[in-house]
Amino acid sequence: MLKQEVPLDRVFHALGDPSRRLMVERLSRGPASVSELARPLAMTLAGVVQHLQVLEASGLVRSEKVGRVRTCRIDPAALTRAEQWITERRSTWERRLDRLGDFLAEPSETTDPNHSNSNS
Amino acid sequence: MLKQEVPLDRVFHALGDPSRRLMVERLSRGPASVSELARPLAMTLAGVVQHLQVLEASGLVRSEKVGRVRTCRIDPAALTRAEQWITERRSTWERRLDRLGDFLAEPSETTDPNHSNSNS
DNA sequence: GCCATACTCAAGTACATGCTTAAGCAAGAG
DNA sequence: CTCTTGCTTAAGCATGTACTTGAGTATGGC
Repeated sequence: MLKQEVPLDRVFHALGDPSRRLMVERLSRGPASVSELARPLAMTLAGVVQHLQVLEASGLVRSEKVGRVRTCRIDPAALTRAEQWITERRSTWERRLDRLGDFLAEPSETTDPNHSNSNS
Repeated sequence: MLKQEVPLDRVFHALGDPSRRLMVERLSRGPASVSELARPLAMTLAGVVQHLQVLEASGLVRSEKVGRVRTCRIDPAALTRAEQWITERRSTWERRLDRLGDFLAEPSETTDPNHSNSNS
């Protein structure tokens, strides 16, 4: 198994730039060459290549060169890891709200350790 | 009107820093004061406050001050927007793979030597 | 009132980021 | 062969980021 495990830092950082997100959007519709990725971006090719390097370092994109053309494609694993991190935070938050809801629904009984329960 | 619509840029950028992700993780377990958020971070309070400002600007976190304590809590809407963006890219990519699978499963005429495929 | 707590703000600094230009090189069309 | 295409690399530069220190303010316990 090819375990890479690029830190989440790089993945989120890579997604934090609109040009790079556009590149990812394009690649999610299928592989593309570097100049194809560059076309919609108001930027020199050299600039695009630098964004591509960030995307590759994050694990979001892989590429290989055939002849003089470098073909890039998305690697969904990194995308999934980022998605999972978010999902986990959200579900932690939601579970907490559920427990809070239970608590509020109950006839008053406190979980505060500093508070002496006067009842019974 | 309460339309905020913070650009995704800020959300992903905010999540691209490990200290800020730690803060979000802590807040997903429930509200916290600034110094509570600061405790696990090897950094001055002032530094933490700056991270907090980034998180607030991204819409991921809201906070209000009562007395001398500022209490911070997560706002899951921004988290959801980021999650959605990722999910959309993944599903576009997956649909494409499905179509590609269908294409490859078909009895093909592309092996026919007379086959003419004009692609400009 | 006095003091510790809990921030808040401004300024400074080192390093990272997002571009650019300019030069170079290999692949492929004519 | 020449010329164009498709990158690739290095250098430079303006701006942004992630901190710091040092000062200040308001709150609340004693």
